[in-house]
Amino acid sequence: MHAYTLSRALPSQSDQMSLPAAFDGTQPQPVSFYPSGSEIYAQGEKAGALYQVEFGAVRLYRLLADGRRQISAFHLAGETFGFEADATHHFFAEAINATGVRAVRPAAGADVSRKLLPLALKGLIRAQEHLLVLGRQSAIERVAAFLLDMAERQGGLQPVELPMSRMDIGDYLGLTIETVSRVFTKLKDKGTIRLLGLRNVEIVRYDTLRNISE
Amino acid sequence: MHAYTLSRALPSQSDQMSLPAAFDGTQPQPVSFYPSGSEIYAQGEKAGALYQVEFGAVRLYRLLADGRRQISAFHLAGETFGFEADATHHFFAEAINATGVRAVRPAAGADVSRKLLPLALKGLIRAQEHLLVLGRQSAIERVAAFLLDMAERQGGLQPVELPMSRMDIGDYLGLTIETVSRVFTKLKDKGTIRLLGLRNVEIVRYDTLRNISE
DNA sequence: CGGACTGTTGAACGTTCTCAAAGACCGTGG
DNA sequence: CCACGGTCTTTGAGAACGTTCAACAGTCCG
Repeated sequence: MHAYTLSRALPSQSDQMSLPAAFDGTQPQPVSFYPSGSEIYAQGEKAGALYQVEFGAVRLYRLLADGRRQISAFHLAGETFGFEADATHHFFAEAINATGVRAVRPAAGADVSRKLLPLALKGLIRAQEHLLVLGRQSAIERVAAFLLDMAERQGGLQPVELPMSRMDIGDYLGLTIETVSRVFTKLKDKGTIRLLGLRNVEIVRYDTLRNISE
Repeated sequence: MHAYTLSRALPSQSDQMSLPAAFDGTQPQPVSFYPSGSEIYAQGEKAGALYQVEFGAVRLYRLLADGRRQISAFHLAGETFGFEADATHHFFAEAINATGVRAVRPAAGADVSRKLLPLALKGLIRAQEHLLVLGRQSAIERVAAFLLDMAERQGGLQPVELPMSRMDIGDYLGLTIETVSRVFTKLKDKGTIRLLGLRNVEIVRYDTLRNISE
């Protein structure tokens, strides 16, 4: 059981960068920089914009009253987050590392739903698949599924980079940091993965990992 | 650990019923009847239509290779399900009881995304909130949250009707039927709820239940 | 080089699962 | 209407998995 103190850092804007906007019919926005651990938005805040990760990584999470945390999703470079069912944010969003985020504010009158729907549906499928992991899989199955997911999202490049801490992984997989650490060690000892650094993993045997994650 | 055999029943159509269609720009469809336990669609099938529950209840779920099941959502009368990110169903849908379902097939060229987006977003929020339950809550907290959710979806009317079996509840909450049963008994013994029948629960103390579910 | 934070490892505990058996409920047919 | 059979639910006892608590090790930055 653990509690979190939320640090709020005002993002700095760097108009230097000008990557293409995600949506047609949107007003171009500069990239905001968020230092490691800083809050992008909080639960209960007024929503309105979407956010596209330019570099770095973001965690979305909810808290229980006693401080237990569930990370519902990580978002890496290129991914979009921040859609809500109503005008309020239902989750916290924080930068995991030094992160650049571009706000995507739909132009008034633009048909945003046509662009937004595929993203929302993809998020829905992803969340529902994660339900299966949290509801029905063992610790080692969860970690294996997580590693495969991270590898896939990085295009299968080795080594796989884990931008987040063990605590983030635990709070995403519904495990404690100790259990996550033990499973990593076990997979390492079995020769399934190699730990190149705390946040760099080489997957030696993909098939073994796939079998573990079912 | 348990496996499921899927029974496929051809739905019978009753054109008698003609409740209003959910969406503008859709072709009106008759209500299809699905007997208890019958399959509405299967994982891997080609998707295309949406479904609105007219009466009865539906479960959406995924299976692991060894038969473990995770129900990602229940859908009661009036609710809509069946949206997918691509042209394929990623889940199974089954009638829990005798259930009437109306297919909602968008007319060609209709702007379905504008109508669909709110539903998808609501489903996303619901799934992500369920992640918190599965990832971070104890058995009694899960059951309490489930009962409150069912009560709310039925307008707070007493007694709360549970259309599904203990196994369905377990597979939704990531618990075994034995644990679900034990928690029900515990809540009954504490006087928080009253079990009027196997599938009828009276919530005696809402506040206690809310405190339990955090 | 030092200090704080993050991660790893160990031992004991607790919650939930598994296996087993008895009890309650329901639909069917007599 | 009641008896029967099958299914679902409840209850119990023991085992397993993951957590908790604690100490140590490693890593990152100053």
